[in-house]
Amino acid sequence: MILNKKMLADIPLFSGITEAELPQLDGLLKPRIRYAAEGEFLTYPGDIIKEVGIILEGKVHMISEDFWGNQNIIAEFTKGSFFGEAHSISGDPMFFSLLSVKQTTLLFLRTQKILDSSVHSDTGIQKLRGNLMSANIRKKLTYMRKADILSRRSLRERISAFLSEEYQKQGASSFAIPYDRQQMADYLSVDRSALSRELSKM
Amino acid sequence: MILNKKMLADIPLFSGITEAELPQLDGLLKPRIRYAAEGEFLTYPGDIIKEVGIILEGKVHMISEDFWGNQNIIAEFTKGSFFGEAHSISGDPMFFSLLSVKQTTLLFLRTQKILDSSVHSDTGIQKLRGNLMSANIRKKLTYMRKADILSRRSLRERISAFLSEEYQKQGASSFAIPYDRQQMADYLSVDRSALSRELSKM
DNA sequence: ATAAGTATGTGGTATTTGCAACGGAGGGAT
DNA sequence: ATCCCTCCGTTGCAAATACCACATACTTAT
Repeated sequence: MILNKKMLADIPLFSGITEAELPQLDGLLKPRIRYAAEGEFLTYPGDIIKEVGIILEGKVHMISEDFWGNQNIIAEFTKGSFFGEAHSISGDPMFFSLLSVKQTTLLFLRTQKILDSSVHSDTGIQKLRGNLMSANIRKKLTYMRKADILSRRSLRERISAFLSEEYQKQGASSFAIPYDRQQMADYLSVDRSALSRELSKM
Repeated sequence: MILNKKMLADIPLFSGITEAELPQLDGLLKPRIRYAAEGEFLTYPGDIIKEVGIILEGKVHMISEDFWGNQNIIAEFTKGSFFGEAHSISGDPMFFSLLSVKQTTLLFLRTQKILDSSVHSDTGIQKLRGNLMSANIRKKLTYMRKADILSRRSLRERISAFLSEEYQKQGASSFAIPYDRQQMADYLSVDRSALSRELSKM
């Protein structure tokens, strides 16, 4: 058996799951550990995967690349976060690469039994499903917000949509922007200096 | 009891659920029917909702609006699709409005028990969870793709990222673009004529 | 204290893109 | 055939913004 309480202590996907439930999960999920070196690609576009990857240590970037070689970092995963659940469950081919940008330790779990509603005798898998579902919902909201902001055509509109949503999220009349200028420019997909100029005009 | 087989026949969220399972679901989900007129808002930004809405008939737009009144249609829902599951489950305040753009009939279901893993004696709710999860995963992928494409800075990059992903999705060496020019321009959030110009240059 | 590094604003310029207007091709309807 | 409508490409122009270079303030390391 691979799964153990110590390894999973800081993994939100396993929160609420007791030690006693681990052996059953181990049988259903066929866990395996993988080590990846810095600069190593875990998957390539077009791959079809059957497992979700959980980061035990290190850092992985989700990168998409077009015909011309332009790269775009879609997401960054660090300890405790996971990736690939959507593609492994849906069976769709990946449209991005996964690149280890540090020495990384990963735990892979088969997703086949996770969605299978005929497996319901085990409460461990119930909790795992619930955790996966809430995590997935949060991720969906994140991408939805981002797509909404990026679909604004002008910089000023992007900024005000961004501030609007930040305001909604924080609920306070005064709120803080959690990014520095460069990060905010990256998030809005605009040039840093153009952002700076527009902000001073506003 | 409100739920019945006939009403739910074309609703993917209820696929695989038998008539015998409906009474239990009815008890857990507290279903209610609502009719909305054309132009009627179902929710406003900042609202906190507790139900998922399923469209039995009609059409609803998800609209976000910034300080300046610029509107953006994030998504369109028609018969059989549903909305609000993410916000009702996560408890986050909405950052968009939901507007009925036709005479619409809706079925609302409380989401509280759907995520609650202590409810597991009923196989109906298991199937519903599974259906909700796969639908959510698809939606997440959709928004992820869109965010990836829109984060490209130039029109040419957006087009090639779009074609790249369309190519991956369809897997064939020749593939069709499922939109007309105007729809493609809307999806890429660019001007139609600019898209046309760039395509002929390419 | 000095030096090096990082974050931010500003200015100039070239490029890109939005916007508006127009024309042609094709498809129905009468 | 004629009219009407939609879709699509084209063009000219103005506005927005990416790109590059540089200045300033602030932080950190030595």
